Amino acid sequence: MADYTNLEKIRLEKAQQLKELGVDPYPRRVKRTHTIQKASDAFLAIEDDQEAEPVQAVLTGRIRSVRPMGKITFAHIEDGTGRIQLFFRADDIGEDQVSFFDDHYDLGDFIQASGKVFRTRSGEISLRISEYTMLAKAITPLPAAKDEVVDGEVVQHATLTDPETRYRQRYADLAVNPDVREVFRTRTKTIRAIQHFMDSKDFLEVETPVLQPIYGGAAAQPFITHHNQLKQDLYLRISFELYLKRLLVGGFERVYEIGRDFRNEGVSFKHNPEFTQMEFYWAYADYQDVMGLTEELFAFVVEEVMGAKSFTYKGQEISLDQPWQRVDLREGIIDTTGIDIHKYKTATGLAKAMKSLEMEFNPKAARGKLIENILDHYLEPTFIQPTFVYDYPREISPLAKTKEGDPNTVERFEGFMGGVELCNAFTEINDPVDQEERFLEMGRSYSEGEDEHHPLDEDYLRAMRYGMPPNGGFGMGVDRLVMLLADKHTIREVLLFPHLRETEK
RNA sequence: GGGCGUGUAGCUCAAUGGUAGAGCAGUGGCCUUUUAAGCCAUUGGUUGGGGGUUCGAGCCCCUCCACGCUCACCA
Repeated sequence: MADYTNLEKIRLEKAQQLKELGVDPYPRRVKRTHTIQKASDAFLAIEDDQEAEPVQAVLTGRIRSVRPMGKITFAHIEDGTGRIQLFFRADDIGEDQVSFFDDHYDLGDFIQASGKVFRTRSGEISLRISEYTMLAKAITPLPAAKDEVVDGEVVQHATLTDPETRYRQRYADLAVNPDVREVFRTRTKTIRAIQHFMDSKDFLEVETPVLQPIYGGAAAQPFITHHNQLKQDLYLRISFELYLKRLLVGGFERVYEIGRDFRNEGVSFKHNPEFTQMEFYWAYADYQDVMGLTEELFAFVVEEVMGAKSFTYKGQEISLDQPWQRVDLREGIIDTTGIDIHKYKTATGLAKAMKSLEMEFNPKAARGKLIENILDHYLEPTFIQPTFVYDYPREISPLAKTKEGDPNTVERFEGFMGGVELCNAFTEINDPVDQEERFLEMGRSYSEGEDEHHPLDEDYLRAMRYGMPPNGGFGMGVDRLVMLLADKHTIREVLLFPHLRETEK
C-alpha cells in the first residue's frame, strides 16, 4: 500500500466526499464538444459579429491554476491544444456551485466544463461556466508551484527541475514542462522525416529480428536472453547490418530499418543501453554515392523538422545549405597533429609518436584503435559544420571493402556535425571469401587479451555466397540527431524513459 | 570502474558546529472580472540511509545509496 503524504491524504478525502455525494470522481464517459484551441478559434471568428450566436462549448482539461475570490473563482485548464480560463460566478451557477468547486477541486484534477466562451474585462478569452464535473481526481500534487500566462506564453514559477525526478517520473515532467513535450514532438517529426525521405528514394522499410541467435554488425557486448521452450540462448541485436544485407541477396535493392539496438555497455550522456538506429543498404552504390544521399537526407530532415536549412546547437549555427566538408582521415590527422599514420604501420610505432606529442591514449590499444582515438579526441570536436571524414584503417572496419591498391585502407566515412559523430557508412564487402577472412582477422585481434569474443555468423557468409550485389551501407544514431535538432546535450533528454539505476525500495 | 560535486517540506531554495526557515502549494477565514490575485491566520521535516567525533551535527569524519559533471570504455 502506498505511503500517502499529508497532501495526498487530503485529496483522497476529497475524492471520498465526492463518492459519498454520489459523484464518481473517475467517471466512464466524457462529452467534449471542442478542444480549447477550437473553442478559442470559434469565438474569435464571431467576436465582432453582434448578431452571432455565442459559442457554447464543453471543454475538458487539467486544472493548472485556481484563483478563488469569494463569490467568483477563476481557474485555468490545459488540454492537448492549449489553455483557457474558466470563470465560475455565483450569479450564473449559485454560490453553492462556486464553493463546491473551491472545496473539492485541486490543481492537477481533470475537469469537464460547459459554458459560453467570452472575453473578460481584462481581455482574456474565458469560459463562463454553466456546468462542470470531475473527470479524474488527482491524488498526488503535480510537482509545480504555479504558472501564469504572459502575452500568451506560459511562465512557470519553480517547476520541476531535478533531473533524477524528471527522468524517473517522466509523466510528471511532461505534465508540467511543455518544452519537454515539444522535444518529443521533434523526435517523432525527425523519424517521420527520415521515413518520408527514404520512401521517396524507393527504399523499402523492413523489420528484422531483435532476438538473434548470433549477434554481429558492430563491436559491442550484447544482452543475453533465453528461449525456454527452444532451450536456446538468444541475443538482443547490437545492429541490423547483417540481416539487412541478407535482404540484398534476396533481391531487394534498397532497404532500411529504424529500430532499437541494445548494447550492454557503459551509460553516458551519449549512450543508453537501448537506442534507436537507422540503417540503409543500397545495391549498386558505393560510399561516394552514400555520401551524396546522406547530404540530401540531412538537408531534407532538417528542413522538415526545423522549417529552415539550418539550426542552432550549443549556440552555434549549423547550416545544411551546402555540400559537406570532406576530410581525408590521414590528411586530417596530419593537419591537426602532424602525425602521418601511413608512416607508422604498428601500434607501438604510432603510440611512440603520440607519446612524443603528449597525447593521451590507451597503451594496450591496437593501431586502428589509436587512430580512432586521435579522430575522436582531436578532430571530432572541431567538426561543427557538417563534415565527412573518409578512408579508414582496415582493422577497425571488418565489413568495409578496401580501397583499390591500398589493402590497409577501406572505403568508409563517418559524418559529423556540432562536434558529434552522427553516422557511419561504407562500401560493403560482398566477396564471401574476403568477408570470412576479415571476420577471422577480427576474431584474432579480439582474442589477444580482449574479453570480447566475436561469433562467426556462418549463415551470413552462406547468404553472401549466393551472390550479393555491390552495395553501400549506412548507419545513424537517431537519438543523437534528435539531440542536435532539439539542442539537448544529453541523450536522456531525448529518450522518453531513459535507463536509470534501480533504487532500493 | 576513477575523480569532482549534489541530496533539507509536495516544488524551488535558505540556514558560522548552537532552537531547521522562506516563497509557492496545502488548511481555516475575508473578498463578484482575477492573472504567480490580494489580505489575516495556520499545518507540514527521520535534513538520502547507517555509523562516528562532539556538551551539541543539516554542517566535521567513515560507510552505503541515488543523481549530475568528467575521465576511461564504446568496428
